Amino acid sequence: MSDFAYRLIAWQRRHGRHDLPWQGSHDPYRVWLSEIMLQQTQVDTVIPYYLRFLDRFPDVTSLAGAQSEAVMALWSGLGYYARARNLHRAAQAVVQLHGGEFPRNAAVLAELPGIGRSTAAAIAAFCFGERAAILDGNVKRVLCRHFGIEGHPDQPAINRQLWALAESLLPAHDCDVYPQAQMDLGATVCTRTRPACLHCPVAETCLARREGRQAELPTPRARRSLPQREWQVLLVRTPQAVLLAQRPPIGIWGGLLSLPEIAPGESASAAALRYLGLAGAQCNELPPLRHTFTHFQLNLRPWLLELAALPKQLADAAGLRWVALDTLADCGLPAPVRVLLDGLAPFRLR
DNA sequence: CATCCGTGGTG
DNA sequence: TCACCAAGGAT
Repeated sequence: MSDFAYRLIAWQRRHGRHDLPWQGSHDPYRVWLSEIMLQQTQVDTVIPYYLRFLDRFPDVTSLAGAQSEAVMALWSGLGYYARARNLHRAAQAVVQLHGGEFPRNAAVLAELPGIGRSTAAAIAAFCFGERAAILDGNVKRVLCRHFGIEGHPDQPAINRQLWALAESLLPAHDCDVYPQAQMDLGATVCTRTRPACLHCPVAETCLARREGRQAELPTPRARRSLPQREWQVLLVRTPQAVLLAQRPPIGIWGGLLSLPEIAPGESASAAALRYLGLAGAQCNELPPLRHTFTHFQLNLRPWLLELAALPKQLADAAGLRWVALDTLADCGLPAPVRVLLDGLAPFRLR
């Protein structure tokens, strides 16, 4: 009934983005990989990761057969590591349950791990022309402004309203262009701050613009102060290697390699005794690093223990592993751990 | 349904 | 320095 979608589609053809690395292909593997990487992550951040990943794993079969650690290493630094674990599992499901071919509709795509309603719709629309609604951050912002929707988009009632609205606005044709049009409009015109309303194809009917409320919509979420967490770690190294610990598969940094933790209330030397069987080890405190997550703030306090050579034995029960310094680039490490290891001065014995 | 899950850009 | 949040999904 409204020509909202067709205005966006016409705008997309002339002014949208057409040169992103994952565009120009209807290969569902490439589209899927880009959609997962782009979840909660901006285009400029994703591009180098996407190219590296595609180079290493060019198709779903190669990804399905990969080692989990290789997948995590390529994801290292992107965040939300459950995406990488689900990506790997989904690739294996595509090979084992679907004969190596991606399902060709959104409903079945959404059964794969890591693919929710919006991502399934995007893949189905881009690759197979399905008439399916997406609802990502861009679409939410555009709809809230254009239709003057009050309340934070993450509130369940608002979210339901937005999905219904998104469905009702779907075009009858060019279903593969429309999702891209929405994303491009949100990313380049209807931006969070200072939207370029003069270039907007639906400015005439936009409620927020008519009332000058672009800065008020969508309603910002209520802010709350971030909890603080202390995290002490042991940085044990020899001239050639550093001691890393595999993190459990679930929870923060799940599946990544990290540093052995010093338990709350435990001293660094006590941790060295526990992990390495070394009594009276001399540990030196390094400058703390602050790392901010969405939901808490981490105060990382590393303790350095330098050894001349690898100890004879090592308690391996906790998933501990010596990793050569020159192979750290191939490891899946949390961002602050990589910062810490990259910043270490060259080893020298005192 | 509320909470958890990363990182980097931006003002 | 700091608040805010981006191509969301799983539990």
